[in-house]
Amino acid sequence: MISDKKVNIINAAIKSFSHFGYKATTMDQVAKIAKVGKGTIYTYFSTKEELLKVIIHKMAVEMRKIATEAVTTGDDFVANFNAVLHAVTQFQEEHELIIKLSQEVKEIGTPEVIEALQDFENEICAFIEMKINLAIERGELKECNPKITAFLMYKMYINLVNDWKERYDSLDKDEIASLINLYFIHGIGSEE
Amino acid sequence: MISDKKVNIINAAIKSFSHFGYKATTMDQVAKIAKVGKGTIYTYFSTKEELLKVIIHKMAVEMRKIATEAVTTGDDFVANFNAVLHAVTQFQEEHELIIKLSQEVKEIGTPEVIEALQDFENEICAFIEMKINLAIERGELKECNPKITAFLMYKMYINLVNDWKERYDSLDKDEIASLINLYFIHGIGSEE
DNA sequence: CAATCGACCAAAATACTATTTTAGTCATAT
DNA sequence: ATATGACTAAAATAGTATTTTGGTCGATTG
Repeated sequence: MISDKKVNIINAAIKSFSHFGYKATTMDQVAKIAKVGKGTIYTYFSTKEELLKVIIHKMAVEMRKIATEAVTTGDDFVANFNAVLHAVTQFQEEHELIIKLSQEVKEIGTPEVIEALQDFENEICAFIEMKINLAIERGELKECNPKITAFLMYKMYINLVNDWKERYDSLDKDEIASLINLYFIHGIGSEE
Repeated sequence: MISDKKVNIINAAIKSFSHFGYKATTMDQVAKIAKVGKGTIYTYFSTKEELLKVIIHKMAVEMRKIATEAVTTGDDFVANFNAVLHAVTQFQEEHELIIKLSQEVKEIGTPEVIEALQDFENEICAFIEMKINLAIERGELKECNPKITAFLMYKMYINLVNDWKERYDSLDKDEIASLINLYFIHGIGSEE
């Protein structure tokens, strides 16, 4: 059974990281929000960095869970791909933390945060890669390098969610899903 | 006729920016490489930033020229798309400057460089957008939002050239061209 | 006299120091 | 046995002195 205090600490840290970023969050702050003594945090997490990594990892696990649940056995890759995209784009709060941390990386380049987000990317890409491999075996996708494909899918998602909105208006969830579907699965070459 | 000295200054600046980056390049340095007095630079360019912008703009113009020349009238979008990609990926020296400046943005975020690279991206994307529009009119591409499509094509290229190599081995020019062709034009959904 | 130059200057960047903040510890309290 | 918060060493920040550098302009030259 997971300690009540540990859960409080994690939630407090998520709240503070999302709000102020990693660097600007102090352990005193986290202790205060979690309503525990600062020392207590260190009985569960050895460093501030570990606290961040645990949170990011939990987030990746949860995304994987959400994605896995969105998959309908029997449906093909494309249908499931859209279902997963739709499910994943729902989780606004999870996204807030990731977006805040991404901003921090861009603005001040905190090394611990760079590493944590890299881990997150790797976990997500590994999951996509696995699904792509299965789909290729089943003949639902063309032969292609699964690692590169997973990487580009993830990046296209990020490009659409984070980078496009900096230039023009931000796109809504369904638009993003349908764009990835158009470009990635079907391609824009006219069929003959 | 363009002054000899102006050309020297531009070439000196390209060399120094590529080698040391924008911030670490001093105007004394540029003057020395160009073998002109520092004051002379200011008869051609009002500020260091303008010097950078002129160089970046020239580069965008040259890329557009290269791309335009690679296009064979009569060939369809896909064939020309590959020809352009191939031609563009040849220009190693031009790329070195852009890559160095991109690194500088990631590492120290020099505002003038952020802006200059943004301008470059906009010019390149505007060109791609125009070509996409033509191709859609001719029925060589499916209906799609040309601005988003151009943006994503450019980004995928950057993802492959810059970001992939940070994680794994860097890809060679032909690989990159064929990957973009695969994902973008054909898609990886299995044809039925 | 038109173009070039480089010593010069104000402003910005950097190095250095003093001060404050904070991650992490540990003796004490519950 | 656990939790705590005062404590400390190290890191971050603020403040200051020094150096560097973008940009000017009067002197120079062809």
